[in-house]
Amino acid sequence: MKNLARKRPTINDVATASGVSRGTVSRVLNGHANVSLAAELAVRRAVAETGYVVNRAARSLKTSRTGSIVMVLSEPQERLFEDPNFSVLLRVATNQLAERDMSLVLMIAGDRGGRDRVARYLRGGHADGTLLVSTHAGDPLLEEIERAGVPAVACGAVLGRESVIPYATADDHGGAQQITEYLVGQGRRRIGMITGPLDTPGGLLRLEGFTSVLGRKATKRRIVNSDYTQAGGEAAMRELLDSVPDLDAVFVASDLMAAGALQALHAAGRRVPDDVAVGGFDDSIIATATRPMLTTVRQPLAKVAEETVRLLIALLDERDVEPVVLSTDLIVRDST
Amino acid sequence: MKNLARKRPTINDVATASGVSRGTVSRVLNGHANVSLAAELAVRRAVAETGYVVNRAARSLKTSRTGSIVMVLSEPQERLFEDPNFSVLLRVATNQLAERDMSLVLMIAGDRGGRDRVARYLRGGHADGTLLVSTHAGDPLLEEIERAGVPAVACGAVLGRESVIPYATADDHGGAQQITEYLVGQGRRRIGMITGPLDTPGGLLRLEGFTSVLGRKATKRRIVNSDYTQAGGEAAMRELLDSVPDLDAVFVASDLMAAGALQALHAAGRRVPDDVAVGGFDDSIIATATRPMLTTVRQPLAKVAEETVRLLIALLDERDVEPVVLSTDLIVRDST
DNA sequence: ATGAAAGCGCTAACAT
DNA sequence: ATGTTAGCGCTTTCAT
Repeated sequence: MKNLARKRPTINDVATASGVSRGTVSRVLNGHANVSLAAELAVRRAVAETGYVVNRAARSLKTSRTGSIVMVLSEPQERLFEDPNFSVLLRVATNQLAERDMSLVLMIAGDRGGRDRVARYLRGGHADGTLLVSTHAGDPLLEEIERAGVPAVACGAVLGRESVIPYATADDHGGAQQITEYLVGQGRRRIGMITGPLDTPGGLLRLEGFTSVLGRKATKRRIVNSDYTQAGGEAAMRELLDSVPDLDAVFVASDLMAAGALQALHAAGRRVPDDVAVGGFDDSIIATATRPMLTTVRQPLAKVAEETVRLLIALLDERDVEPVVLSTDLIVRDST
Repeated sequence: MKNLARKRPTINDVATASGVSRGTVSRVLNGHANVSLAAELAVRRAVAETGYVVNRAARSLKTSRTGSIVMVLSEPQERLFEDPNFSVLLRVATNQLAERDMSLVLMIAGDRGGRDRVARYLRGGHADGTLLVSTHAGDPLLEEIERAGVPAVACGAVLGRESVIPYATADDHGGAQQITEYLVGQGRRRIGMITGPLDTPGGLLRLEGFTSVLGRKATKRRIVNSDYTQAGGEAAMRELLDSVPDLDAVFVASDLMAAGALQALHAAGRRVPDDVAVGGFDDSIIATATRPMLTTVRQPLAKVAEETVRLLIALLDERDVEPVVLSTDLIVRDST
């Protein structure tokens, strides 16, 4: 009874065990037509008995399909990972792909080295598709991906490439309008905004949504750009209070930054929402950890991730795809 | 000039271009000895010129090594993904592996189906190693992994398997002692605790650290088990206030639960830290989003992840490994 | 130090 | 409907 760790069964073992040829086993495994019921049954039984699992390397060598897709993060690392939303993408994408028996490889292309690795990986044909997360318009990675000829979709639009790279996204513009209108409706008159980086869709589109509601009342002085971090939000809030002391509301483009803004307001002795109303964006886990809890815009992130994967799979199947924009919900809590 | 998307160069192309045989190219690529300088140079140049990238599937077919490792999440999905700490693991592990030109595949084994998929994946030989995250002692997955014969390490100890599965972890016990001693040193006398699930190391060991400091003063009434969620922390805090109304401090086993506890205390009209001091654990992104900001125990998570990967690589190289326990830091903020 | 050649496990084209 | 076979790109043994 030695040699317990016996060799992995191959398709040949299954063929022998089921009394048919390798070819037929393969046909059964891949769901091809033209297989008799008897053969199919025999094969299925043999697979179960032998504990056969397909060798993907061999399959891939033959078909040049890998069964895995890469999620590429092109964010300067920390920022994205600080973002609690990111986990949702990861979870949903993993599960969606798993259902199709595909696997998710994670790669970080934050710097030159990372980008090169991704490029080499793709050019090596190690993945069937690419799922871009928070990729910027000018990112050199985009060219590499194009050159590699691997289908790509983006979770959130890639600014400037909307017509080239299919994407699914929450309606940033609409969501920003929603909460801005709400603030106006509450009687707020001097409303400021803290934006994300303007080379990201969330940075740009939320700002545009904001200004589309306020028109000329959205003045430059009332708008401060920041960077999606809590510290950035805090600094931006201080700046805003400085330049617009009579501010009575602020729309902050992410919950994390809004948490920073709350700290700054508290430090400045402003009461929220009495003196200043604060609106966030994301409805992330942060939103209920602050005091007061944040009124915010909920992104249907799980759905966004789901749709992104759906797009990618459609692309792999060579079906036509259209961008998907999903609407957001206003979640009213205590900060407004 | 048609056919732009020309075929990927293979090792044969490199051989032709450099005027040596396939075998020699392979030897150069894999850093074997017995290669003349001239040959090496010629091959390197040909690789650069042709843009050759190794076909992993072919290599894997031959060597039965895959160059990828799986990170298996065996948490009932949401809980872990809610945890901002998790992102750190992912980032560090991805980068560490990338340096060795290995890639990280993410799999979720939260339910039966997920476990089966992981098992099949491993039995199929699709990964060289396994990186376990938040795996419980009784998890049937453990057997599957053992059966698959794939090396495994854990990020955080697997309770009950400490001697079988190598791990790297923060010093949960010591960290809990640190903050408990601190609370005592601040003159707090009636200290309660909200724990994580007791089948997790963080749940159990932090509780043990707590009781090791308080001795018999750590009574059952003052200890409430919870589940690492914010809502859970809030409920636990209410319970605690109910049964121990004169509580003057509470150690909460995670920042996220502590955020919930703060809400409950606020709702109950207790001032923090004046009436009740609150200590957290993790120093996650939540810790500075709350008001007051949390005094907490910082886990060197990046380091933990790094060490976990190091252990796994050592294991793959068939070197001996020892568990790694990394010490924590007390971060004093405003909640105590 | 290098070349030649076998073969890893699979799929798909071809033959029947 | 099924069997036979070539070959995907690589590593490695065996010769030399």
